[in-house]
Amino acid sequence: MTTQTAAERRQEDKVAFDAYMEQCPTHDLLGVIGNKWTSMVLYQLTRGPRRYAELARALPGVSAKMLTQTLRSLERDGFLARAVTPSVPVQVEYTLTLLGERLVPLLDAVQHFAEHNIDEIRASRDHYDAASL
Amino acid sequence: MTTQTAAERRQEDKVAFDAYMEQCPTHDLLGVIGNKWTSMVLYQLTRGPRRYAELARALPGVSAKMLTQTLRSLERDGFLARAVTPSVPVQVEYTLTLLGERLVPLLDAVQHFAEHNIDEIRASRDHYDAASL
DNA sequence: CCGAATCCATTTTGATACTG
DNA sequence: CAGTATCAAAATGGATTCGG
Repeated sequence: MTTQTAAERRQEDKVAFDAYMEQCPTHDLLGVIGNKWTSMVLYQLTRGPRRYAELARALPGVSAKMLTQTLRSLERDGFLARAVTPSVPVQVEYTLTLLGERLVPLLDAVQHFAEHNIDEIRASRDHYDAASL
Repeated sequence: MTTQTAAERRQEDKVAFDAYMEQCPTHDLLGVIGNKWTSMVLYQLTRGPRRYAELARALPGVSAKMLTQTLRSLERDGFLARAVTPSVPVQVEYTLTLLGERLVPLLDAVQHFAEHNIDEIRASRDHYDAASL
């Protein structure tokens, strides 16, 4: 055990680093808000509580499956709350929690940066793509 | 053409919304920084220029393919610059551009939020998972 | 040293049909 | 209305091999 090859040591480093990354809060959060529909759903909820069908109408691109999955994930993380009214038919309303409200300014900051720098980014992409002909 | 079914209208809405999302700067940026290795590479570069092998050593979990892919993508977007010194063997150094430097405070904000709220998020997850037994 | 190219596994996303 | 179930497709990530 005291003798290990360089390959073995690298393998151990990799495993250790993977473990570190999985418990890294920043990486965790980026994984959440980086999902395709998360920011869209959150944005809708900043404008007030929404029912399932309202969200589906506001986001015509999302399938029922992905909408449900996104909502469940955000509920699990504590960003929104799900309230069921047992009428017929049932009503389900989604609302931002306090934690969800605290996330909004951060998403605003992302939006602000994006809108102020997208032209430069797109110009860079065009330049890069043009150079590789 | 003046007559269309509800299904046809929904399909058009979906296509239009997809197009809108693809050109949405915020969604674009989230797609970039949400990638698995982007934030890690960027973080390394905030501490100064780094060579390819230095990055690979600092990030033991990344494969050569993904490191190259991440670097190329960030270069294309204009967040970092790639400088080749034609020695033997060649040296390649990656440095943050001004645009890249401007992105750093935003990533710091993400990190700040993540570290201050991760306990609450994890508690919510534990509670959610415990409830679904 | 710094990759490119290829092939394969995993994850994510979506279309469709069905249910209380 | 508010989902679930199933299947298929697409994007992403990674291991391996090879080259200037």
